[in-house]
Amino acid sequence: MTGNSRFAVSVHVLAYLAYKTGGQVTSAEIASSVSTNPVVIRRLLSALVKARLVIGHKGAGGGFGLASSPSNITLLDIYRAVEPQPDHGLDRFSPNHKCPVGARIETILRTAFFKAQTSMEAELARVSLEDVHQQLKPVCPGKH
Amino acid sequence: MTGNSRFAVSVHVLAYLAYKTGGQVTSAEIASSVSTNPVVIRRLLSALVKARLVIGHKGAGGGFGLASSPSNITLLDIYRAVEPQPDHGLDRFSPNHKCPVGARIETILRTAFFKAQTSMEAELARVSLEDVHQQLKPVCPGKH
DNA sequence: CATATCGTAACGATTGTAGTTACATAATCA
DNA sequence: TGATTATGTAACTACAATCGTTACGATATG
Repeated sequence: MTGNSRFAVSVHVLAYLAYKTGGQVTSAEIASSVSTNPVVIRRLLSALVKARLVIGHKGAGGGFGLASSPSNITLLDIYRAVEPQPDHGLDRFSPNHKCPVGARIETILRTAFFKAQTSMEAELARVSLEDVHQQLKPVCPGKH
Repeated sequence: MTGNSRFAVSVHVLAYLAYKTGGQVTSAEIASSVSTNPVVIRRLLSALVKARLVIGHKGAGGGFGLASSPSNITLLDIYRAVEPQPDHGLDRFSPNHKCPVGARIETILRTAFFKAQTSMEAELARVSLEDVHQQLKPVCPGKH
């Protein structure tokens, strides 16, 4: 399985929480919107709680809610909360250091990948959860 | 297995070809520099040939060489030649369209991912194989 | 024709993801 | 207090992708 859907699903989850402001939202309700199993949602929410983007409450009447205003949460915050460190294949890559090219290429690649990654993350940081929420609104005047 | 090392290895391969200008270079020789199996290298080279970055010759005395000058090849060219279309998990993602959030989130995500991807690719396009070659040189005055 | 080399199919081992079941833990409320 | 509701997380399975490897046909050279 290459690539995962954790980031996409997490944005969906947070967008849902932004959409359903006020009360607690259960993992089952979110799972229904995402079309998946509640455990999958709770696993992601576990990471989002650790990253302080979400607050969870156990027990009857429990559920989840945003930890801060949607305008204070960016896609980059979500990305970093749920995506493993991007390695671009570099940790699976151990060239022959006896070869001049093999000895140097790793550092060169690391630098190039870092710049590309940074550029991508800057773009994610430009979009807030509030932006996503706004794009959701026009077409969804009603409630779920 | 998440992520692949195709791009990293491919840059190494092309850097090696840039380094060994002149004659034909065999997949076995490249594999030795990368520390892998010649078939793995030939599989990548197959994609690089299709993308017109490399020219291959069969038979005795055969091998591979760059199809154009290193300054005419960017990391983005290599990236596009060997990486599958990035989906960011979106094709594994089919939310509940009966939910207002589920109905709209896909388009929103697609737009955001496209911008992030474009930004990353622009950064890759800024680096040429000649740049990589230059970074290789100072430390490697000798031959392999 | 003998040799060197590519091109590619096929297979297995490894790994990560997602879905599912199960159950302990914790909070609410009658 | 005890029933109920919900989270937290471990464990297991199914599945897909990558990589290394073997094998072998096709092709070019001399």
